[in-house]
Amino acid sequence: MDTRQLRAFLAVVETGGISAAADQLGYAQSSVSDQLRTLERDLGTPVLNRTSIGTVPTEAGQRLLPYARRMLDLDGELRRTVSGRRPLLRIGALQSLADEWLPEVLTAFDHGAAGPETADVTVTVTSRTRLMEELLEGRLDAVFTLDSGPAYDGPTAVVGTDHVVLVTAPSHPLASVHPLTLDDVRRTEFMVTEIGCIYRQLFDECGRDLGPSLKIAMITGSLNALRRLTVNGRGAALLPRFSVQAELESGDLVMLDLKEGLAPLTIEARWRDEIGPGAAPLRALVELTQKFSPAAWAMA
Amino acid sequence: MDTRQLRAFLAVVETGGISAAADQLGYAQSSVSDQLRTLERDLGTPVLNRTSIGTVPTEAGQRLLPYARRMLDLDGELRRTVSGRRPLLRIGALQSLADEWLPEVLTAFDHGAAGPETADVTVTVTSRTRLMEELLEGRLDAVFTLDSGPAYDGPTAVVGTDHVVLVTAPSHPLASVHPLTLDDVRRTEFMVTEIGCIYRQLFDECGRDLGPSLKIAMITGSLNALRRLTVNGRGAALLPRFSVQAELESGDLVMLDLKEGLAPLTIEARWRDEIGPGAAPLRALVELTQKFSPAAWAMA
DNA sequence: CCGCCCCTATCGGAGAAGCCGATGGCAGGA
DNA sequence: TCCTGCCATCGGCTTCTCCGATAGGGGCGG
Repeated sequence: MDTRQLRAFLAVVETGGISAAADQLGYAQSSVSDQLRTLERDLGTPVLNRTSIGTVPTEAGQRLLPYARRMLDLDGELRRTVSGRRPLLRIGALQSLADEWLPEVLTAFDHGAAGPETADVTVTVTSRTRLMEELLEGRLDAVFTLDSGPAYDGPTAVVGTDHVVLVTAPSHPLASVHPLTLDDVRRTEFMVTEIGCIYRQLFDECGRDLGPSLKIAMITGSLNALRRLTVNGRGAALLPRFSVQAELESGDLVMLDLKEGLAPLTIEARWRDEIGPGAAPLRALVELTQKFSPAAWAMA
Repeated sequence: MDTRQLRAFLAVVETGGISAAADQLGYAQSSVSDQLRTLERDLGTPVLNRTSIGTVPTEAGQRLLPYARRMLDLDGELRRTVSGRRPLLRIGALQSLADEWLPEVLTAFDHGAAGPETADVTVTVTSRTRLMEELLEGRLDAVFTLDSGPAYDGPTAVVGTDHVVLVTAPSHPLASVHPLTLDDVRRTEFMVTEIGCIYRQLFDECGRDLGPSLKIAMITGSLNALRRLTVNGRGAALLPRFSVQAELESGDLVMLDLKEGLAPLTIEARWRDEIGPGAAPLRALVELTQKFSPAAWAMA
């Protein structure tokens, strides 16, 4: 068993063909073909179904897939550890958390706030669905998301709590209405992100609480666009408080004093519980994050 | 990176020398020397300090050690999974649990009592200290011990509860004393296992509860010896009830009706929380064990 | 229906690596 | 001092690895 063979197998599965994999890896096509033959001889079973238009993993190949990834992961971690470098933590987070909350945590972590444990950290920003996938497949060590998503039967911790706020630019008509009623809100035009986005889900859930069918004026692609449009007075938005903390402090946005129940939020950490040199710093990081709960942070 | 190299490295560390490792692996000494040179070239750093009387891992080698074991573990699990065999669960338990309790659980597990999840199971019997070591080093997937031992920050579940009982042969003088008082017990000569054994710890704890300094008449090497000696009327013993269940039922031993508090016991499961094909059957097995709590079992 | 194209397997050869037995250096103990 | 046990190195043989070239096979358009 050789990491080259596993790398070749992975490349073939990812590119969908032996020739493409050979290109990607810098081998001749025949070499990759040889490597796969060796691998299959070693395992005693074919792992790829070859066709004239490409290759598809067999059932055995699908079973091999996660192990191949794990082995290569382990190989990388091994080299890092043996050479004496700090362990690597692969963190994933939603855009908003990566923008507004993680930087402070990671800076503190880097300055030793989590104790003697240190690590190099990479941050991957993507959707919650993909975050969970990457965590399950072992390409991330920990992810930070909002609320509870689909089942994950690994370690989970609530990092902090926050809540949804209703914000507009100070110049927006709604900003000068006191006191604000639910009817005012229902007449307001909202801006939202696309369906599938976690912030859109938040909006929809709030909409159910605030009454039927809030008016949607505009659909934007990203949270950043949504925030900028709101600052420019183009409408109202329902967002997690921590994601507009900076704008609230600078006065670019105002928080409307709607007393009715706006959904509470939790920031959750999920991580792999693995034994290894990264385990201690990972736990230290998760514990540290809990000191950076947006609630605590907003008070400071 | 090649599993042969890792195997060679492990063998060298375990045997303490390259020549011995070559013997063990069936290679020539020069071949193992070559393999290590290749490994060190690949890793970019020496992993062994060679001396004229043997070999000792360098600091880098010590860091490599757990990874080498993990990689080889993973290699084995990979082959098992790819070839479509059932996953392998490596269970560890104390002698008494392996004798009196695990067999029933594993038989039920094998008969599908834990649902559709099945697995091949190996059972390793050793001391609690070693069980915990092997669990931490990834050579066991789950261990069953009595009470809580040293810290283990992985998943833990209480599998069942039991209690310590005072037993003698029916012919023993104490068996005919009714009612039994603490003074009677303190005058009795006990048989115990060696210091360090979990059953000796139980005895010592009970001794603290029952009063100062119970009389120790004989120290035996194993739980089985202790039990046989007790059956033969050589003295009294304090033991977990489940470990003498069979003798109590057959009448070879009698349980003395001491009303005072004899320490309650818990059987605990600790396991590795890893993602993989063995995870589901492992959880199923742990859940199944909880249905085989000795308390429930004794009632049946 | 035929040729074309893209895919993969196979072949032969050159180079590298693996393995072995033999040899030599080194250190500790009799 | 010699002897013994350890490891590294060397030369050889074998095996593996990789490559370029070639061959086979199935879709697809003409």
